[in-house]
Amino acid sequence: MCPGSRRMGEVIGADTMAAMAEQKVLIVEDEPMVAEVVERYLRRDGYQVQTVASGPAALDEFSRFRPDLVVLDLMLPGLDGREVCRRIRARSQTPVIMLTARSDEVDKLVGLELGADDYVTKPFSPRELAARVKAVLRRAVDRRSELDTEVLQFDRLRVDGAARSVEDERGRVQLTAREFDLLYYLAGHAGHVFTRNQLMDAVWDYEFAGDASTVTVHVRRLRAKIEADPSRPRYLKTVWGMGYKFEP
Amino acid sequence: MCPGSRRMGEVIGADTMAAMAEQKVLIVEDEPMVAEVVERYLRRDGYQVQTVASGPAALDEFSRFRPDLVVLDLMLPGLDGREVCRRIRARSQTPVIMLTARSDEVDKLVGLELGADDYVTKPFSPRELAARVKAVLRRAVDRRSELDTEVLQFDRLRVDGAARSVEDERGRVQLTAREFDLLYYLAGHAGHVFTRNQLMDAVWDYEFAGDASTVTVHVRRLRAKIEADPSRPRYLKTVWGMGYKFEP
DNA sequence: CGGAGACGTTAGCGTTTCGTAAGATTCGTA
DNA sequence: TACGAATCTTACGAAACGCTAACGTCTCCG
Repeated sequence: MCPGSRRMGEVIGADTMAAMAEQKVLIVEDEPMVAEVVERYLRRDGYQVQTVASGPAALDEFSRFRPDLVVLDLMLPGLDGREVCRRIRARSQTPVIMLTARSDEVDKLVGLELGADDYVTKPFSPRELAARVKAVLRRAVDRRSELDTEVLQFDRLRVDGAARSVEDERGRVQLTAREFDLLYYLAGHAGHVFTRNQLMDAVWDYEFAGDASTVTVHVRRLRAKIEADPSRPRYLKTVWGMGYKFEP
Repeated sequence: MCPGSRRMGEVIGADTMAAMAEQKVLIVEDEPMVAEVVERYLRRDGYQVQTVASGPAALDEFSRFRPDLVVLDLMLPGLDGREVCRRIRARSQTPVIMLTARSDEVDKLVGLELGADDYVTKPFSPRELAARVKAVLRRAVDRRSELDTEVLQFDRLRVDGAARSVEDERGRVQLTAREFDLLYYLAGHAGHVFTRNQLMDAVWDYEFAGDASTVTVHVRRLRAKIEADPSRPRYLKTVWGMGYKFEP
């Protein structure tokens, strides 16, 4: 199927991040139905979620909760969403996704002008919103990558999450985006055995519906690049009947 | 992970899928045209498909057919899709994909509230639905297997569920996937006696219909690997006339 | 517009693993 | 001890599994 658009420099899936440190999302939405569904959906994706129903409450909760991302309804009682966005932006870089009623293009533009990272028009599917949240957070993670990523080192193999670079006893190894993501995930959970499907969930896009053999091939390509003898891997071990693991 | 569960003489849809265990999908759709197209597509992808046209029939068939996933039309005669979803969820974790007519967002939201794993709006492309089915099933299967993974230790024997590795006083022991599953199960219920049939139910695929001597052979292979003196086992004890137990 | 690189897919091939059956051995009991 | 039943042991063919080397599509960039 369609492999899903992957931007260069993206780190790893939300599920992945959730395993490392739970990311926090603040929802600002006055319609209880919508708020509740979105909340549940994001929870299921592994985020820690907080919901408020008004502008002032949003600002309070923002200070207290320190979310990694804000989902913000444009139409709010008390304080307009625009204003909330502006104020959030005044004090932090935290990404904001705007919810706008009906595809009113003017609102869209204004929202962006305010510094929103993305916006979703009502009616929207929670699924789409979740995808946006994931994507925006990825980009945000990239931006302050030096804070959130780590450098993994095993023997002579060095995997630098911030620089997205890998080094070998023979020097720098050039990996593609997906190769890096895969290696970073495996190395970040060294010793743990994953099935191909689990790896697809962790490294590939949410909607990806491809075959598990895709993983096989990527592991092979990785081995070709980082293993001295790819047919007798030192790091990327096959676990027969299960999948793969990274041997520390 | 699935031994002899392939039924002879059965026509396998796509040769690609021939290697996979056949998964079951229940379609609940009252429009015959739609139902037929979806059915054909999913069959081609190697799924075993059952179709029903009403809510009550869906619940009956759900109990009988035990699908791995349900594709559920929101608009149904007799019993609303919402209610069907709710009842399915009340008794199992089986993933549900909702089909909603036209992007009626309220329905979407309500569908999610009910615990649907995904939904597709009509008109949809059968290919897309098939992709969603695949993706949802993948995640569902993973969730099941990723659950309880702990490290078990008895004397000098160490069984690590995450790494799927076993260590001995003599060092690392190399087990096959099935050997590990068997050991992990027995050790995880140390002291408890299981018949061969119980072990087959627990460790093998539920459709597996082989004879119990398979277990005997696997226990033997395990003993050969983890016991100092396989003929006088320290851990894997035979309980005459009953089966086996793991001695803590 | 054309070439390169990244990615997913596919098919063929070699290897590992598994289930089975059949004969040997051990156990419980008379 | 002797006998039947349960368990153990062994070997082998088939199936499952992973590896590999293509190929096709898409995107990016000159």
